[in-house]
Amino acid sequence: MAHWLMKSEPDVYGIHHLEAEGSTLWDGIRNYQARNFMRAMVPGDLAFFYHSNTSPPGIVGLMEVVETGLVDPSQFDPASKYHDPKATRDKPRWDCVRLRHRRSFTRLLSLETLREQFEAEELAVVRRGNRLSILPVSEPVALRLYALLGESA
DNA sequence: GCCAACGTTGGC
DNA sequence: GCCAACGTTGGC
Repeated sequence: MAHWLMKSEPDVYGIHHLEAEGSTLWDGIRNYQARNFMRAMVPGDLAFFYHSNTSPPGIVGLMEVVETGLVDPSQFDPASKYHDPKATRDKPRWDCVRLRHRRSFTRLLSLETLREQFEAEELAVVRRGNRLSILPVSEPVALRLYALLGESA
C-alpha cells in the first residue's frame, strides 16, 4: 500500500466537496508525470488531499484509491476545459482514478509547516515552484505526516 | 535534435 | 499582480 499527495484548488474541488460526494473521479489531469503516477496507483493506496492556490495552502484530508485505470471522460467533451482534440475513444490519452473520502483533518497541515519539517528531496511539494499535482509520498514521510497530524497510521 | 517562445501552476 | 519553475510546442 502506497501513499500519494494530490492537489486541488478548494474553490474548484475541495475536501468539503469530497465529504459531500463520498467519492469522486479525479479527472482533468493533463500532465504526463502526474498521469503516470495515477497509473502506478493500486486500489487501497491512500492519498493526502492538499489544498493548493489558496491561503494558506496545505494538507486537509485523506483519501483512499478505490478504482484505477479509468478513462477520463472530460477529454472527449468539447465543452470541458479539459477537452483534448487529439484524444479519441479508440485511443484515449488521459485516464483517472476514483477516490473515496477517508478523513477530513481538524486542522490544516500547512505548507509552511511542511517546509519546516521536510526537505524537497523527501517531499517535493515543499520545493518552490513545484507544479506537479500528484506526488508520491514515501512510507517514512507518510508516517511523519500522520504524526504531525496527530493521527495514528 | 536543439532551443526559444509560450503557457500553466501555484506561492506569495 | 508578480514571478519562479518547468513542461510543451514549433521552427529550423
